Amino acid sequence: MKTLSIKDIAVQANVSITTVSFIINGKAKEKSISEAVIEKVEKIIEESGYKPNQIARSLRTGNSNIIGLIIEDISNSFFSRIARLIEDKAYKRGYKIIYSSTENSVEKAKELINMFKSRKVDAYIISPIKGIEEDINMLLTDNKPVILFDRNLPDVDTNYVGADHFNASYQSIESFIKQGKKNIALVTTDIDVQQITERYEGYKKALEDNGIAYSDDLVVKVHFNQEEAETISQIKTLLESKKIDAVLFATNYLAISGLKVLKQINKKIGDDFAVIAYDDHEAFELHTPSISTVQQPLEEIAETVIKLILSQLSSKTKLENQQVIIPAKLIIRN
Amino acid sequence: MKTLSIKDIAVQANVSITTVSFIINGKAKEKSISEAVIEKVEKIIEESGYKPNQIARSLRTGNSNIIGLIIEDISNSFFSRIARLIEDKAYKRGYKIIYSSTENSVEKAKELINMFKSRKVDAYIISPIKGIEEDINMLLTDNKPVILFDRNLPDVDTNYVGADHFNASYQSIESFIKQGKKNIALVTTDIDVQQITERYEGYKKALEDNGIAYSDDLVVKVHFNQEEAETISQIKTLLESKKIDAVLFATNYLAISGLKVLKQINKKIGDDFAVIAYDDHEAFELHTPSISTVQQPLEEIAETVIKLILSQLSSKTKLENQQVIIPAKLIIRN
DNA sequence: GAGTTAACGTAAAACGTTTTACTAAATTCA
DNA sequence: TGAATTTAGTAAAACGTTTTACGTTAACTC
Repeated sequence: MKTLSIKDIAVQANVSITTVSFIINGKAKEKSISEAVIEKVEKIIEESGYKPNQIARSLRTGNSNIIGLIIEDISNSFFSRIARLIEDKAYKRGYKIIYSSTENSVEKAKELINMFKSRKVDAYIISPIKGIEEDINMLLTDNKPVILFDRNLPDVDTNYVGADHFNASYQSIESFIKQGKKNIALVTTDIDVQQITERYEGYKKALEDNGIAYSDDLVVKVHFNQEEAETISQIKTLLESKKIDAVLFATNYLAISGLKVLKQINKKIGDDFAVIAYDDHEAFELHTPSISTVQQPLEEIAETVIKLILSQLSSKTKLENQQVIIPAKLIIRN
Repeated sequence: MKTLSIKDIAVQANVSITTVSFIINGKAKEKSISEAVIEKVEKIIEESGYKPNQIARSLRTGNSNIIGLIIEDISNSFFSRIARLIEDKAYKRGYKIIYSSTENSVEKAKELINMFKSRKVDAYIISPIKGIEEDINMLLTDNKPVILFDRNLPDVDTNYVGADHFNASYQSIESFIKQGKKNIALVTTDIDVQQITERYEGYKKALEDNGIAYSDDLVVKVHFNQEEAETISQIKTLLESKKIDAVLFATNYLAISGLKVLKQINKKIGDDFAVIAYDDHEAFELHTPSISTVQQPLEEIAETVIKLILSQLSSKTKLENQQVIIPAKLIIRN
């Protein structure tokens, strides 16, 4: 069964292809097509189930109603939840999302950008990594809207939406200090992205402002792509060897590894040992005792990202770039 | 900066568009293009960074090197993990994935199929819901490869890959019985999809085979799209009112709600109360005590799905449909 | 040295739309 | 009434590829 084309509709309705096209695209009035013809054509379209070929459409118009979403890893719950929200909101506005994961590989990220480019996606939502600045700048000179989220790139002049990582981290540490903690550790990763460094800076600043000396010994930076076993052993070394009374985990998967360590070495969270995890996770509320956490405002981030995209897509002129920093929320559980 | 087209390359190389196209598509030898020309053209392509317009390509060839993935909800960790695996494997074979979530809505599922159709995706991977049988059958008459996974549709004659839900459920219940449990509850959902009914059937059969009477009182079917609060209250009613010594949760999110209930009512998992959750989740290993679980073979499912797709895409003739059932693994933790 | 074949390549149609520029008839205007 | 305008619609180019069918030469065969 050959799929229908606009031509088939035109022939059946005994009008020109142009007329059908105008009707499909809601330009019938403006192009003064008579009510009678409009109805006839619409009826035929309805009955035949004709759907325009989007590929042909894209080729002609140069756009696709598709937004490309590039994230680190869809199986990470932070990203999958935000992807779902973005997808949802975009969908309601008539846009579809194509997503792909970079796995923190510069090459894969570049390839993805190229793929999206040759598919003529209308706009890009990217949680970026260092090393793709040039590629992003090319998109910008192409006049494609680009929204970075979660992480910013200093050398790229575009829109950014993210949580206030510095303050969230700062407040977490302050809350430890208010509880009387003195030996506060940080477990973070060595990927060189802004949101991670901000969390680190917040940690340092909070210590400093409260007159506690910073010590390299209390900070573990696990290597990004390593096996979990390795991460666990690093964290174990930290927790076993030092007289630590509080730990901030800079990502949720680090916290999960950390909790596994605590279980192994049978160290209990309680009055003399506190934990906060960055990025919430279902496991944290359920844990006994419940784990305090920094919740990123997923809903607001998704909403802001989509709003920025849409305003750019609908505006003829280049809009001013925006940097939207949304406060994160420290949830103290116990 | 206008993006380059094949024509620009042809002009620069002083050859015809056809020649450039042959070279790009590796048909140069076959079409007897001289080595000198090949080299010249390739050099120009390399230096200019020219990338073929995939849209034009798709329009002409009718395919896209894109596989459509339709799942229930990307933010559910079962789906996001499998999506990641499928994406990965497809990517290595030169295919891209477009995914979208149906949220268990028949309309949205139909819309997605239509969208994918008008984007000319080469093949479909679908975790289906009842009500889209016809739409899928249309794809099949269009000769598009369709692989169902996780859930099967009895009225659709195509490929299916999934875990052995019946046996997994059966074994779970048997393991309870071996531990001496007598009052075994099942918490499941009311969506009418095969894998859920199979889990239910496995539960019933295991009881029967072991001479335990089935009782409707011990089965809770929560309504699919309801608020979690409602689910929690239903489960609470079950666990508080009955003398239950074991529970099988038919999905991981039900188990998570269940664990919240246990925490609330302060019921402990231990010698006289056992729990098994279907589909693993990070929270389960971490939980105190750890939660036993039925692990679906994600890796094998993803691999099988991709293999089936690729063999269909590369075969000229219609292949025999395959139903691949992969055993799930019961992980007893404590 | 005429006929074949191989080597090297190209022109042009086709994919299914959108959109620009146009026409013919009907209506309005002064 | 004749010119101007409006109404109702269309022909054809363009988007960037792939692919079919077709040229030229030059070399080979006998």
